[in-house]
Amino acid sequence: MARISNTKNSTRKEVITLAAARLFREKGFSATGMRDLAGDVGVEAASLYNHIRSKSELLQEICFRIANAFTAQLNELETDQKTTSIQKIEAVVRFHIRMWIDRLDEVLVANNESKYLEEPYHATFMNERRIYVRRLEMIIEQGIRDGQIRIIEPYAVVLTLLSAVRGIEFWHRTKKNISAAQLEESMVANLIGGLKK
Amino acid sequence: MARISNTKNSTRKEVITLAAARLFREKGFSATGMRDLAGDVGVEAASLYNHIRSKSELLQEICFRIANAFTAQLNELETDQKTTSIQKIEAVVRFHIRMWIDRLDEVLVANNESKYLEEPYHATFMNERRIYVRRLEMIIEQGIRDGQIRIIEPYAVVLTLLSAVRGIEFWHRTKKNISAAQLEESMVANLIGGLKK
DNA sequence: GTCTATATAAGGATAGAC
DNA sequence: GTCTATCCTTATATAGAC
Repeated sequence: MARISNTKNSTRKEVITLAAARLFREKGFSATGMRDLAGDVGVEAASLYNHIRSKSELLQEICFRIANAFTAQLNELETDQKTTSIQKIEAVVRFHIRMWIDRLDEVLVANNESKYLEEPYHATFMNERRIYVRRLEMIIEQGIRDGQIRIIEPYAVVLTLLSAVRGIEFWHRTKKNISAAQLEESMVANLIGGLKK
Repeated sequence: MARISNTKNSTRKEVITLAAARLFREKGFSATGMRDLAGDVGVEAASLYNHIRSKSELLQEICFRIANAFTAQLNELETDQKTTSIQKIEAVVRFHIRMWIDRLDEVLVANNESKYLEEPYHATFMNERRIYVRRLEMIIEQGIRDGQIRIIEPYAVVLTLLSAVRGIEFWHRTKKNISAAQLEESMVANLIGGLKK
């Protein structure tokens, strides 16, 4: 099970961006100061501006990098004509789980702090999210038509699946009790197979 | 299906607290100014301090009111010895769904902004959450022992169930397409019964 | 590319008149 | 209980020396 990691080189800007992701996650975008960030990176606040344009730019970088990762995986998945709807949904859920496990800081920022994006970035981000949800809905609809998925509201299913994996945020604090693999299998079992024996 | 509403009288402080919940939800705790809040309530910022002690106190009020609501429901549920584990879990999930539908502002603040609680309130809040999760785990464990629930990691199940309902946040923006009742039934069906036909 | 110093704005909260 | 005026701190970002 390959860990999903950042493919970018460790440029100065990249170091700053990942430090920002961590701080934005822990303290929130608004409560994170450029002095906090500079301290973590090891420079004075003013020096940051030789590498980035603004605090907002860092948020944009983080949010769209994550949005693109999810969209790219879905694109790749949909080129495969042989998988069934259930298999596609399961693949999407597993990808989300791994992203929440491997890239928690960035994923949480994209989820919780994207509201601080300036226009037009915020509108673009929300629109991309809407389209992504719609594409997943269509996979569910296809599965219902094929008789593979029970008759259920596709929109509600997508909301449920995408939100369910957010529980991983809390798992990160108590990793010892259960492994990443166990977590993934249990979540998939619950979401695809239900609880009843 | 009774709507879950606030039982408190509409005192001045209550009006301020609910306005704060809405602002904290929309803009985040840190980005919400006392001048914003005062504007929504219809007074000057300084006047707020005749009713509240601080901005932090408002956050405490919101977070613990919600925590208490969830704990109270679970207490009530556990006094009933006749219900099965599956029925108890379903009742908890339905209660969460209705809280997310009926009291979105407060529930979102308790989820996303509780990290801004000052000590010792933050520690207390997190501890109460931990205990609540543990109590739900025990219901799952009982269901597994009874052969009613499939063999699955109880902790992962609880994280999944509690997070899944957070999708309701997005439903609030597009209510028209699907009713609250439909949403509730689809979510319960997915979480308890799974997706496969 | 990093620093010190600073401009400019906004934050929470208080004092004291009415 | 509400107001105006203000204290004090902190915020993002820039200017200009090195």
